Amino acid sequence: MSRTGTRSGKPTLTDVAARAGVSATTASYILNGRTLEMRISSDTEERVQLAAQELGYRPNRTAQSLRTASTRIIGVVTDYVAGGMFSARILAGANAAARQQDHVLMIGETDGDTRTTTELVHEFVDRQVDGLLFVARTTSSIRLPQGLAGTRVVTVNCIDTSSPYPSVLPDDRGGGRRAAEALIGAGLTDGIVVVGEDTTTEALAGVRVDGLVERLAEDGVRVAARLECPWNLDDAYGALAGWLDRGGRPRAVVCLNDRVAWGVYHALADVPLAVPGEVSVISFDGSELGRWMRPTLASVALPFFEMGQEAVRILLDPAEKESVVMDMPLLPGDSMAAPFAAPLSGVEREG
Amino acid sequence: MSRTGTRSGKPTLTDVAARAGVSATTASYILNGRTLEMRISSDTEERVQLAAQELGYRPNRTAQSLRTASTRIIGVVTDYVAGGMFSARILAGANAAARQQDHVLMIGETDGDTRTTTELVHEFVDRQVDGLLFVARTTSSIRLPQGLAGTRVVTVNCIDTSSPYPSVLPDDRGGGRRAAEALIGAGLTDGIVVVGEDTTTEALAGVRVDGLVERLAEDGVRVAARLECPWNLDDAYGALAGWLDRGGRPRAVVCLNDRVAWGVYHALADVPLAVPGEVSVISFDGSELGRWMRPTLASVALPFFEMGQEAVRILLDPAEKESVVMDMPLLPGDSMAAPFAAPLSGVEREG
DNA sequence: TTGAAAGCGTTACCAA
DNA sequence: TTGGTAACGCTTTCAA
Repeated sequence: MSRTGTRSGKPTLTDVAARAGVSATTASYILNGRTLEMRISSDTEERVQLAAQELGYRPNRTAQSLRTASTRIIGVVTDYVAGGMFSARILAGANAAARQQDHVLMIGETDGDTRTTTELVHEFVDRQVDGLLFVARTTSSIRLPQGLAGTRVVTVNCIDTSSPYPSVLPDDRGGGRRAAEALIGAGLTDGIVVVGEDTTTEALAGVRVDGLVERLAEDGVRVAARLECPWNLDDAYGALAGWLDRGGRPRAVVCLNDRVAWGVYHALADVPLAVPGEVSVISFDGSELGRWMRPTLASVALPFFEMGQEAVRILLDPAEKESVVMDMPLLPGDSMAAPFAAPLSGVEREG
Repeated sequence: MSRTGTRSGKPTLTDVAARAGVSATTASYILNGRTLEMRISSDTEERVQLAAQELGYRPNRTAQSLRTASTRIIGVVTDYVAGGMFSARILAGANAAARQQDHVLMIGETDGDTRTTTELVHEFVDRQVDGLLFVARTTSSIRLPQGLAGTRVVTVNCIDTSSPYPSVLPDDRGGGRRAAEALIGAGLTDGIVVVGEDTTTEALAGVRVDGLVERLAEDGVRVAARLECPWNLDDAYGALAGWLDRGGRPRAVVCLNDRVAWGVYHALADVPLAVPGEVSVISFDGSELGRWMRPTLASVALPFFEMGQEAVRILLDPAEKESVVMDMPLLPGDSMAAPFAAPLSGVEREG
C-alpha cells in the first residue's frame, strides 16, 4: 500500500499524507500552520495532525532548505573560539538570539589565518547559510575575504572599513568616560595614574584613554601620570613597580584591561599599598579574571554576550543596515572606595 | 540557450555541464574526482574542469545532503558554551578534528535545561546531522534524552551509564597518580596537605584523590592532612587559613582544582609562606587561571582540546565503539620546588 | 476545499 | 565513454 519510510527509515510528509488520506500538498499546508490561507476543513486538519503525531513525523530540514533556499543557519567565523573566553561569550549571545528566531549556529575557527578564513567562508556559503558573522577575540580592524556577494554579513568586535557591512563594536570611548565618572563619583580626583599604552595592538580599544581624559577634563580633573606599557600582566607590573620605586604614590590606578590590573595588584602588594584602602583600582574588560582577584576588580565591561545577540538581530533583520556601538557597563568590584573611607592610611612608607 | 543560473544566481552543475557540452552525470563524476571508476576521457575531463573554473562553480551542499543523506555536519550539544573556558576548548578540539575530515560543527547550548536539550536534539536530528556530541563543562553523569535512535553519539566529559554510546573522559585517577609522582619526584614526601572535598559536585573528578593516595602509598608516603571544602576560591581559602591558624604547617599543598589553588595562594600569602620556597603547590585542571597566578601554577591538566579531537575521531569512525579515558599531563609551573632548593627558609614564624 | 505536477541541485542506476 | 531518467523530501503554482 502506502510506501512507508524511506532510506533513513523516518516517516516523510508523503507517509503522513497517505495515512491521513490526503495529498502531500494538503499535509504540507496544515503542518506549516498555513491552514487559513488554504481554507482546510477542520476535519482533515485533525486527521493530518493525528497522523503526523502517530508517525512521529518531523520535517526534513535539508529538503526544506533545498526547496526554500533558506537554511536557517548562521555561519560564525571566529579567529579563536577558545580565545580567552571572549569569543565564547559572543558565541553564547549569538546562539541565544539565533535560537529565539529558530536559527542555529554553525561555527568555524580560523586561528587568524587568512587562507583558512577564505576556506571557511566558502564552506559556509556552499552550505547556503542565511548569514555570516565574523567574530574577533580582540576589538580590531579586519579585512574580509572575497566571495561574500549575496550573503548577509555582520562583523562583531571587529570592522572592515572598506566593506559595506554593519558591525557591532563596544563603545570604548564611552567606556572611558564611564570609568572617569566612577572616579569622579567616588571623589577620586587626584593622584590618578593610567597604566597601559595608548596605541596598542588592541587597536580599536585605544580610545578608552581618550574617553577617560575627555570626561575627566569636563570636571577639571587631570591624570597625574601615564605609564605606557603593553596590555599584559608582567609589563604592567614592571611599569607600575618602577614608578612606585621612583617614589610615585597613586590615589587611583586606571588599568587599560584586566590583565594590566592584575599586574598592578602585584606591584601595589609589593610596597605594600592596600586596595582599596590606600589605592583604588578600576579597569576595563569585565573579564572572569577580575572576579578571581581579591578584592574583586571594578571593571568597565565589554558586553560580549549582548554584542553577540545584537549581531544576530541585525543579521536577521533585512531592514537593518546600520552599525552599532554597545554600551560598556561598570561591573562593580571591591577595588574602589571613596577616599574618606580609607581605613589604613598613614602606614610607614617613603620614596 | 543554456539556462544560466537559477533562483540564487549561482551556477549549478547543469550550467557547468551545458557549458562543457556534456551531461550533468558526467560533470558530476568528474567534479567528484570519480573519474577513474567511470573511465572518462581526459579531454572531456579537462573541458568540464575548465567550465567549472570559469563559472566559479561550487556544489550546493544542501542538494548534496538531500541526495546522499549525509550532511557532514556534527551537532554539538553543550551545557554552557561560555562556561569557564572549558567547553570552548573542547569545541576548538572538536572543530579542528571535524575540519580535517571535511565536517563542520553546529552548536547549541542547553543552559543545563532538560527541555532545551530535547529540543536541540530534535533540531539537530531534523537537520540530519551525521552525529551528535554531548559536551559538559564539568566531568559528570548525564541522562541522554530520547529520540537518538539511528544517530551516532559520543559524550564528552560526561557519561550516561545507561546508554550504549561511547564517551571520552579525562583519566582523573591517573591524574591523581601523576600529581603523586610529581611530589615524589621533587622529594616532597611529607607535610602533604590535600585541599578540596572528595565527594564533590564535580562527581567524576572525585577519584583524583584515590589516584593520589594510591600512588603515594606505593612509595610509602602518606598524606599529612585532608581539608575538606567545596572546590572554590573562598571555601578553599577559609579551609587552609583555618588550618594554618591552628598551627598547621605544610610542605606541599595539593589542590583539587585551580580555583582551590587560587584560594590556597591567598591563605599562604597571609602567613606569609613563600611559594615555592617554603611550600610547593600542585593542582588539577590546567586552566588559564593558573597561568595568571604568580608564581605560575603547576597543574595536572584536563586535556580538553584533545578530548574534543578524540570525540570527533570516534564519532566519525563507524568501527569505533569503545569509550576512552584521556591522559592528564602535568602542566609545569613555578609553584613546585624540591625542598633543598628552598631559598627562603627560616623566616620568623610560629603557630 | 483539495490535488497534480513541477522543481530545488544533486547523485546514481542502467542502458546505450 | 557517456547520457537519460528517477529519486532524495519538500513547497508552491495552478487547476479542479
